[in-house]
Amino acid sequence: MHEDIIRNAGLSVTRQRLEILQALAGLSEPATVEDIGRRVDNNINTSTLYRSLQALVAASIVYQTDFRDGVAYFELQDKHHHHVVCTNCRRRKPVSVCVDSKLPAVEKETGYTITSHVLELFGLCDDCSSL
Amino acid sequence: MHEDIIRNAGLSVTRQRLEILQALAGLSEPATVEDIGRRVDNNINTSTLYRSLQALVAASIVYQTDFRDGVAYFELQDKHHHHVVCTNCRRRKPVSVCVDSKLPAVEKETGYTITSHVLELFGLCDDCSSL
DNA sequence: ATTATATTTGCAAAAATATTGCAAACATAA
DNA sequence: TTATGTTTGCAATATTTTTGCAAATATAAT
Repeated sequence: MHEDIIRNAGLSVTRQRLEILQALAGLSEPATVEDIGRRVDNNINTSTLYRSLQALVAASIVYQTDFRDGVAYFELQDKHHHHVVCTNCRRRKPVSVCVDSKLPAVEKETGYTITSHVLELFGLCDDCSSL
Repeated sequence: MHEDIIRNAGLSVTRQRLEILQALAGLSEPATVEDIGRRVDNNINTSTLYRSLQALVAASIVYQTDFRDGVAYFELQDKHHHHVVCTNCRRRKPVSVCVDSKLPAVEKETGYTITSHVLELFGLCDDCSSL
């Protein structure tokens, strides 16, 4: 349950954090802070959204990604997946690649304990490449 | 030469674009728009920096990445590489992983022509994980 | 339960980052 | 050289994110 997930990360369990996780659980694609604010049951202040998401990302509960459009996107870490993004029409498609299998080697190489990653691919979709 | 690279992408060759590429060529790590503005020989307006970088990224001459800190980072596509970023102290280390070998399969799977990607890993460095 | 302590929230303000319209300057092609 | 299209600088503005602080809430201790 979300409550346990938050608690186990050493964070306080608040209405706001629960609602953020619930909103993300209802989505199958990454959402912006604005999206999340709109989908949450009761209002949550923007500062709180930013601060909570930051804490949840730091705790590896929420996954944060970037589509090169100047806004941060968020998704539940559990459901996270990657995309190809058309640099012309901006349409996205989920892809099955991931880098998880390579992480143990990188941990050895660097001494870091890796908890998350960002991976997105960019190019032209079939429609836009034929223009 | 940078001039040819710009021309071959179908873009006009301007002092500003040349200077941006030259500034990036002198670096071995991704730089922010602000960094680039500071390192350029003659002044370049901020709008121009943003617009030029956008064009150069679209042309796959410049690589754009994201360290989850709310700023875009840029590097020459040729020199681009990935990192592990410590979520505690923010120290970065280059890593040798890449996803290039997986791209042909993704192109087949999605119909997209992939020209670029973002890949960064996050976790705790050895210092911060022992706290 | 109650209280003490620590953490989180909302607010308002502001900082930081990025975008826009438009005329002048510049680059390219004829 | 000239005509055409592209890019730049400027000033204004929009968007995204962060901050300090008091009140509210959550957790831990009694």
